[in-house]
Amino acid sequence: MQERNTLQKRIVHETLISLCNHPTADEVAAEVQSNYPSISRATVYRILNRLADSGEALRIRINNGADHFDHQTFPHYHVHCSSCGKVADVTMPVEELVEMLSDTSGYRIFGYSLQFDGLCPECQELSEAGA
Amino acid sequence: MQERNTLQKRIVHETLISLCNHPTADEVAAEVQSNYPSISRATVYRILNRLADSGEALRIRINNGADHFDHQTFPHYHVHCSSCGKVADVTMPVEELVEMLSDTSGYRIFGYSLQFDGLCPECQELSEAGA
DNA sequence: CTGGGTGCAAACTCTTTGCATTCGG
DNA sequence: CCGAATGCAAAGAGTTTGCACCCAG
Repeated sequence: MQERNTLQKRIVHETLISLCNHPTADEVAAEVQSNYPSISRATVYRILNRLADSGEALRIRINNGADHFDHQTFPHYHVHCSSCGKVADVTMPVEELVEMLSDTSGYRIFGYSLQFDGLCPECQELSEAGA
Repeated sequence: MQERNTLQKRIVHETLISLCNHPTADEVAAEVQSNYPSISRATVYRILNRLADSGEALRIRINNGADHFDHQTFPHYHVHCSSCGKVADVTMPVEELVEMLSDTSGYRIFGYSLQFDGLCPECQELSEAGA
């Protein structure tokens, strides 16, 4: 069936966009509820998951605690402060980046981790066979 | 105080190494307990966290579900199958990598995410002031 | 109308923690 | 000895889910 265009979905998406600092699902829910107390936390989680699945938002997993969401969908990276937990955007290409990042951002970089997402050969076969 | 060299720690570390496919903490615990039923799950979690903190292991956060651990500590990346959840290693440098990865591994890559970890300027000041 | 979306509350998963006990150095 | 590490069980954080109701198309 078609995906519906509900008020809740619009509000959650707009709230995600307004909270530009990579909020957690919980932070989005809190902000949504401060303006629309009747919208339930479960709905916010459901909508954020749908946004992430459909590519309208990014889910960022930090090495500790809850998932963060990012309304920016173009390819970019993130710097995470292991002390205060702050997450900031990075748009430069990789590799020498660590050094540049240290110089320009003032962050002291300990390390980084890269994760690719895709389908392994076996699962591609399965999905092709099934479809 | 000194960190002690307990039997449990050795067993957990060895088990992590033997499970070469990026097991979750839970999988490590299950494997440990199948050989040493008296070792508690909490201890396995505590030891894995210590290993990750001290740099003797890596914690990998996948976009869904539990944390995975990797006994390989040299810098490398990971390919994650969004269908079966399998995690594989990648040791080439980044960027054109996505293309090479598609060609050589047979994975169909949807995207990737890079995360840097470090201390933001504010937290560096705080820790310098405190120390 | 109809079934996708919602609200609520309970359930669930993964992980951490308090406390008494054990044991490595 | 002594306190770091353990085992247990209970709590905690974050997230998902079953079900009845509601409303967008």
